[in-house]
Amino acid sequence: MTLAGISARRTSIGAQRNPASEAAILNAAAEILSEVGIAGFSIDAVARRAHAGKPTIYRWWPSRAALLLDVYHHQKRVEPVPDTGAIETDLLSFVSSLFEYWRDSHVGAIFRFVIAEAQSDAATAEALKIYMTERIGQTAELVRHAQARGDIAANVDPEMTIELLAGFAWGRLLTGRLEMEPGQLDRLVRQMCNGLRDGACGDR
Amino acid sequence: MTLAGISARRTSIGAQRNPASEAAILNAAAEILSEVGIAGFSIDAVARRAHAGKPTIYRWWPSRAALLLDVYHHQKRVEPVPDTGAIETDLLSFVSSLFEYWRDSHVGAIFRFVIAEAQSDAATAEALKIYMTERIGQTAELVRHAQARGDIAANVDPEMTIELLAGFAWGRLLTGRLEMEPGQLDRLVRQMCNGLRDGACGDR
Amino acid sequence: MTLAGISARRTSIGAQRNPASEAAILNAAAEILSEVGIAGFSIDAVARRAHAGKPTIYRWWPSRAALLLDVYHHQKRVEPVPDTGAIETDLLSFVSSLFEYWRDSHVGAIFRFVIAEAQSDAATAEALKIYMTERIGQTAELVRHAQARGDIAANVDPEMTIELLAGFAWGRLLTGRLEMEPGQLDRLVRQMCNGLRDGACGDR
Amino acid sequence: MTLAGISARRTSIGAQRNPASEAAILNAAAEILSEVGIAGFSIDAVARRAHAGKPTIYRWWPSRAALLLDVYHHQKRVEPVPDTGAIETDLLSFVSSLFEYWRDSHVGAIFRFVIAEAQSDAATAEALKIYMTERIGQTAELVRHAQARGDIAANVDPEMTIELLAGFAWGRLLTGRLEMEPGQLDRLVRQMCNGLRDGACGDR
DNA sequence: AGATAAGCGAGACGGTACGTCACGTCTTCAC
DNA sequence: GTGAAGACGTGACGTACCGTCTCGCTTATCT
Repeated sequence: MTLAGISARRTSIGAQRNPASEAAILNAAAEILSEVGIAGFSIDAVARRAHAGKPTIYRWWPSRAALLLDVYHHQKRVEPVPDTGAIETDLLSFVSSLFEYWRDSHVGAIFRFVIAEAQSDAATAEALKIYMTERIGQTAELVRHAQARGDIAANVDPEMTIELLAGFAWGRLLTGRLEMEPGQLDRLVRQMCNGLRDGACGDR
Repeated sequence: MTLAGISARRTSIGAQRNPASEAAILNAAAEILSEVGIAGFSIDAVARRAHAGKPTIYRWWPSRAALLLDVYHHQKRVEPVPDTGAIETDLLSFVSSLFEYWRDSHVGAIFRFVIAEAQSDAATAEALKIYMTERIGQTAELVRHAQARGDIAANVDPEMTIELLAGFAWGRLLTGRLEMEPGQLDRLVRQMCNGLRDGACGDR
Repeated sequence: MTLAGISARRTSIGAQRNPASEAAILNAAAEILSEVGIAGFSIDAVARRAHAGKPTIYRWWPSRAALLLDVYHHQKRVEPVPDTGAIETDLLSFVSSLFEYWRDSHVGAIFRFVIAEAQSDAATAEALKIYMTERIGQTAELVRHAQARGDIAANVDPEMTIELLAGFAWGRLLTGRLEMEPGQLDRLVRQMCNGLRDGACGDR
Repeated sequence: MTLAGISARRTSIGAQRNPASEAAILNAAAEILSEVGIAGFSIDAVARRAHAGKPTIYRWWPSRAALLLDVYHHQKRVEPVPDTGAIETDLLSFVSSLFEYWRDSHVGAIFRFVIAEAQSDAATAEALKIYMTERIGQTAELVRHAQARGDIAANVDPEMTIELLAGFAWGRLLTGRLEMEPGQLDRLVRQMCNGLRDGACGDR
């Protein structure tokens, strides 16, 4: 079902941004991304589908990448930092809900396109860098809690720990390998916690 | 210095691929990538710079992505799997030489573009997936050696271990954060080996 | 003198056809035809010379042939049907002014190209057919006037009479033989009027 | 049925022109013209269909136009100059057999393309001019015979008379109007013979 | 209340790149 | 040396989008 192509003609509501137009544009953009992918995501296509003028789009989003990022931000849900009381389950909860989220919503696909766009568009690159840093900083809280509990060593770098796990997830997203055998993520997380030498990492 | 725009006119050398043209095209493509980036990387631009015809390019490379991948393959150096006798130094050698390589050559930039292209082009996606799987499989040998030595636990998953590290590197590459403080990679690798709980990971 | 390459940048004047662009394109097309001929007449060349975008040309002229016909229509002058009171002088006036017009303007050359194009392009063929039928119908008025005056027989077919003369002119145009000795056209017309048997056709 | 694409590989028969290749090329060219028309008539297409190398074609025919003319010459039949004893029936025989010939064989279509090609190719133009002059000169013999018989006036220009009729035929060929009502050609010829003033031209 | 200002849709504009086709030339290799 | 084969550089084809523009309009806000 499409909400973008509302037949009623939208027009100016005075010297201010028309929320109906904004919504129509974001809807159209999201629909195109989920139906056709990034290849069909052009300003022309969005304007056509949203029954919007191209200048209206360029007025509010300076570039294709800006619109893409905005679509991403409207779609994404803020994932709460897990706090189960144990570092293993916290990390597992984080990474498995990330996989599940990317797999089951369109957000994973959009995020791929944002990453791709960031490789050639400086503004997107900057936005992505900031977003990623923030997100890692938030999630690293999980590690700091564990350190505060005395659960893990104090000299562990919380950000690096999260980034290791997040990087793994990015790699899987970008190569289309989000499907994993059950228990695989679990083993990976326990391996991270216990280290490679600890024989206890694989059995329970 | 440009090698692509050799003034001598290249022509057919019979019913066979002209290596001079192939070289000129790959050179031109690599130059454009390093000078302008992926945004300026068009078949038209490559043909212009290489003094080659567009049909010549399309004859041998079916798409922009195929040419991009070929440029990447011609540029990259085959990194030997390190074998220092200790898992920490092997892993560190692997990841730090990867960072250094990406940082100091144009290959990192090209690889970014390949990853970006793979997000919208199915053929590139498939090629990237295969490449990554192979590369991880090769490097995982390092982990298997350590297991054979009895250095690390037998139930450690070699591929996952490498993928964890490689994913971290991808994340850094894709967000333009290849510069790292000295010792940071070292600490990360020791943390992986010893686990989060082991207080020995941060000091030496 | 070239009018096509006006340096001032033309741009959109709203959601409507820009007459300046149209004029520049038609000028450029006519110039190319008269300077280089049909061989150099490409949409690319016209766009280049007119400083216009190719899509602008294709927006208004669906094909090379359509543009060609439009150039022809803009160049040609509407020849009034002669009415001197005598059939001989009327016919002579018609055919000699046709020869003169084709010889002294670029229109003859353009018309040759239109005819050539019509042999392989259906749209041009249809347009040419319609144009020729109309033009013959108009000029045939000359014959009908003579019939009304009782100057010539009532059972003469006006259209066929004009078509006979026009076909002769086409043949000369298409074989580059528009130059004729003085009096030759005159003799031809009198021969048509008086018939082959009448000895009076050749002397005066 | 195609004769052009003979599967047996033709090869050199020494330092001389291979007649099998020549025939295959002419066949292929004629087939393409009759099946697709001039638009699909390219050296590439002919070479493909004839299983011939492009250089083989260029070796023997310097241009597309030359090949076209050669095809035409191989296809056309030499029409004998009619001699029925009366100028009306001679002229009618000439023009009606011309119409019939163009209508019922592929030669009319090929001739259209030759005329079209002659508008942009100088060599074809020259060849066409010579051919037309010769052909008209031959056919004018018909008029000279009538003059020798005392059938028509001595000051009638034989070539112009034929050219008038031939030009009419060209016009019909080039505008795709070879179909005529019965009796129409007959009336036209009688009108030419008797002149416009003679009321006897239309009835018999 | 009327003027002003800005947003709206629409779509044309000059461009650039796309991927394909044909051009006419060239070289190789089999015969 | 002729033949098929096919690659070569060139350049036109017709299409899609780019980002900018002007248009005619609608409506809120400010005199």
